[in-house]
Amino acid sequence: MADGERSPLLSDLGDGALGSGNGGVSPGAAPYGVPNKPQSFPPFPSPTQPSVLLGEDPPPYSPLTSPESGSAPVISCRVCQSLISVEGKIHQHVVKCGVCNEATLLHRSEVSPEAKLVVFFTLLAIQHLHRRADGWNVGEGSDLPGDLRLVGRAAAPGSRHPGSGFLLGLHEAVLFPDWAYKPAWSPGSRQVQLWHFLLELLGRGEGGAIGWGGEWGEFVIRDPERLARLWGERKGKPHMNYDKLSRALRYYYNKRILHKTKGKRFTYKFNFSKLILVNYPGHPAAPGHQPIPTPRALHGHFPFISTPGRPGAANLRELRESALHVSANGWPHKSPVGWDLNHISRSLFGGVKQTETRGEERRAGSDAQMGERESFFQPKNKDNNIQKKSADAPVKKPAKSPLKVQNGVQEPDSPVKKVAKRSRQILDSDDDEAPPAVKEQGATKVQEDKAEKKDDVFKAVPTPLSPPPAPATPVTPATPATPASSASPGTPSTPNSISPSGIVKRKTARKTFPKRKLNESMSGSESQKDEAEAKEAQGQQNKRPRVESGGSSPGNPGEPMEEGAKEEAVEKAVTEANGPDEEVESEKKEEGKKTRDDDDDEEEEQVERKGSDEKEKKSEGAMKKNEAKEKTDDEKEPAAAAAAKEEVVEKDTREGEESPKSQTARKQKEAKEQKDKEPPKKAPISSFFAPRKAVVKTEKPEKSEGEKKTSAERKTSAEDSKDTKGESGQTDYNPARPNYHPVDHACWNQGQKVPYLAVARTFEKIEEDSGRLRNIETLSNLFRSVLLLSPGRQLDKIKAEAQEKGDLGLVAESSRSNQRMMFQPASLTAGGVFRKLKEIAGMSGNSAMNKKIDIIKGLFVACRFSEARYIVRSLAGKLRIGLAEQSVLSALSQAVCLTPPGQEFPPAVIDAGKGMSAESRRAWIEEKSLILKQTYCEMPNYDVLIPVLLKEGIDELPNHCKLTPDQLSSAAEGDIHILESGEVRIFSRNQEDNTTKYPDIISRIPKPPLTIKLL
DNA sequence: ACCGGAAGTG
DNA sequence: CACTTCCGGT
Repeated sequence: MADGERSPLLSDLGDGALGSGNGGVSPGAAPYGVPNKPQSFPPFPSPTQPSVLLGEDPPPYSPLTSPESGSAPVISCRVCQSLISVEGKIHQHVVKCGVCNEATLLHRSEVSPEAKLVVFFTLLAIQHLHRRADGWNVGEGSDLPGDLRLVGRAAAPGSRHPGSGFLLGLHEAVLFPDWAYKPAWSPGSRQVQLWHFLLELLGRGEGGAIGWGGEWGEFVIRDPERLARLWGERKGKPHMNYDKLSRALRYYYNKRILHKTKGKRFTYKFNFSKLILVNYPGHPAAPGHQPIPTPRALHGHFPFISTPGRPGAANLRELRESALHVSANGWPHKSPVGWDLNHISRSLFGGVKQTETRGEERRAGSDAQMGERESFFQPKNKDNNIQKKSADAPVKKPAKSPLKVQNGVQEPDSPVKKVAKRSRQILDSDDDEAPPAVKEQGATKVQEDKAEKKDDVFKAVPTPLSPPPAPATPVTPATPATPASSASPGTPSTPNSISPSGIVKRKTARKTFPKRKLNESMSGSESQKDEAEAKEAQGQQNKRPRVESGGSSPGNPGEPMEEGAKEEAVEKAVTEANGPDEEVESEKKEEGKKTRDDDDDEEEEQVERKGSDEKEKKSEGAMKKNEAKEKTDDEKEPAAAAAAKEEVVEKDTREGEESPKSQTARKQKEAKEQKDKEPPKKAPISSFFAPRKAVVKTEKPEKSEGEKKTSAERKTSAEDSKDTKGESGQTDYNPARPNYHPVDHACWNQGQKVPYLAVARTFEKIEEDSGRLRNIETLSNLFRSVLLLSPGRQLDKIKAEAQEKGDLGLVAESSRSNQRMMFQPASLTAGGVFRKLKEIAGMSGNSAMNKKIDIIKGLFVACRFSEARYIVRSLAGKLRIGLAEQSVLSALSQAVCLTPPGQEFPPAVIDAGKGMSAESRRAWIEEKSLILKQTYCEMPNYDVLIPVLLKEGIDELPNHCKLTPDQLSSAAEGDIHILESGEVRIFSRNQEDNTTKYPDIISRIPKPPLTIKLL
């Protein structure tokens, strides 16, 4: 079978081209003269995996029969070679041969031919990039999946098999197994996929119809009609034409398999990293490991080029490892949203890692990996930044060639579209990074122009970034450059071609950046100082360099990217995550546009721009201010962050001059601070910010101070302060404080939306404290604030959030209500988060996963502090804050009791239980909460419950929320346990003790010990 | 050209 | 699902 074919071919290769095999590239040696880590270059002859060796190539159990099928339905017996169907057994490690009863390993079959092909092509691409003068081989010893072989300049194209030569544009040809070219797909197997077909043609050097372009993975359709014809033939679609084919190609955009090369007609570009990840099912599961749940589950980004060391083999190995990883700890959990977190984590943590950092969820362990990924992504981010910049500044230069950039920017009209595009861009960026060298100079320039602004904006934007993770990836800058440069020769004509200059630029950029990063990571004061110094050194133009660096970071592993990413992230977050919430809109409104409604979930680009511009201005203004006032301050990052920092510094060092506002604010804040800190706050704060982080210093002072300030500002100047709504102040929010005042102690103003951070903070508090009663109190405090400050239907959202189940569906239609707030912080609001979550939950279809990821990304990116943690948990369906439904109900009822809903704003009743004694108060609350709980049992739907609760009051609840038999069945499902003692307990499905809620049931329970399944 | 929505197909 | 078909829009 295939073996027969393959074997000869392979052996040929091995003998001939591969003869040198490993020898071609000495394992330890750095092929490019680049000092790389030995590890990156895996020892070729891997003792542990002899199966990889050439000779063994046709492993008995490798996917045979149908190379074209995704997962081989059949394998041949290791012993007797007879075919064994593995249908439905792919998760097994072995299958038993029906003929000889021998067991045959199944593992390798997990790697589909397509996957191999993709791997192969990826390697080619890598080779293309990293090619050396003398070429190098990835031979038998390499970590290729068994029968894969990559040979540098092997036999001439078409030597043995017509289609076995792969022209890279230079003189090198590569041979690979025939299955890669499978001309016709077996009947029963899956249909050919377009990208595969294209690859096939490309590999074959299909005369004229299609050919590789200059850039990495880029190809040009030279004869669209012919290509269409061929495709149509293959697919049995006689009416195929380029229009349709191109539509199919366009569908690949969302999958990130392809991109359009802008400006070049009929030119597209493969994203091999995506391809590989999507199609590489994973490493043969280690014994004991469960196979990846979803065969095609590996979305994510694989840092091919990020590795400083040897490209091919090392990367491949990495890839495998990563794949393995996934399969190994692949979380089987399915989130309520209907997808498993693997996807998210992979795509998100790769690209949005910064978010995580920011979110303070960083773990030491993941850092290393992250770092790599980060570097990988850097280039992309850049792109994004660029894009954004261009977007931000509607004005000028169209990004020269940034493919995607333009995509995103182009259409200013339909809001929806824009959003989609945007998200896509972002995503793309992640993916695109793969071709690291690709950055355009034009783009860089643009960046330069706008980078500054962006920076400002970015900083101005609310979220003070937590110090970036250690420069895990700032590794050897030289490495990337080398490959890139080498690669460039192949792509001279293309405008986008990886110009060496681009690389250079990056390099420089890096230089600048590292400092920054370091600084950031360093403790606040120190970092600030450093930064200041750096800036000073650079003079006022420092911005420029900075920009440049930021823009041209591809080569550099992490920093620029991070920055860029952050910026981008922030922006995106702001726009995307919040946009829907109208936060951005609110800004707009400020300017006079009042027509906007919540309908505009999808913010318009204009809005975005506007917002960003505004921010920019603001930030700039702030910056200037700072500079003028204090030199120390100037060093800081521009914008809001700067402001925050400034304050910090001031506080720390001196009480300098500040803007009147800030002064007052600060003072008040200080006063407040003291107050707050005295009892419980201080300790908590530290814990909040860095509950599990290593880097606390910077964050703490910065954030806390900044926040405080802002909050103070807010409070003092309350309504009037539209501009800087101190989002950072929210970090301060402490719903657990004693004597919580729902208005004064809230972190948002009346009429504003509930910032998600408040929710997150509440969760945080609750998580910190194990005391149930205290937790209930805390949660109820949040509710009270919501009740008073943010009428509408936000409460249920929060409530739903608080639910252990995290059932997003509960929130349902709730988010569509009044959104009349004028000024909102550009940060996540509870409503916004919920809307997003809901969106995710309700999403389905073609590119649903991608869209979901987009959304999550947006969310994450906008996350501040602990927000990310809870968003993740919400996604996962488990908040794990030690607060279950019952407690939520208690808190809700308590909140409603203490702070009756439906009051005018200056609320008359803030604490209805004020006069009561602690005892009676508690009894009273408990009584009420029982009502709620009981009602909830009958009507476990917050969408129904909450409105009634708000409207009619808790006492009326039972009268308005009747249960129907239908509901009963679903609502009250549970177990009744009768203990031997005769005690009866009733448990809900969640194993919560609902005993008290069913006195009637209990009274009817007979004696015998048993467990009855209730309806 | 190119984009992307909507609906249909096997 | 992975397109195919059609199409309105830029």
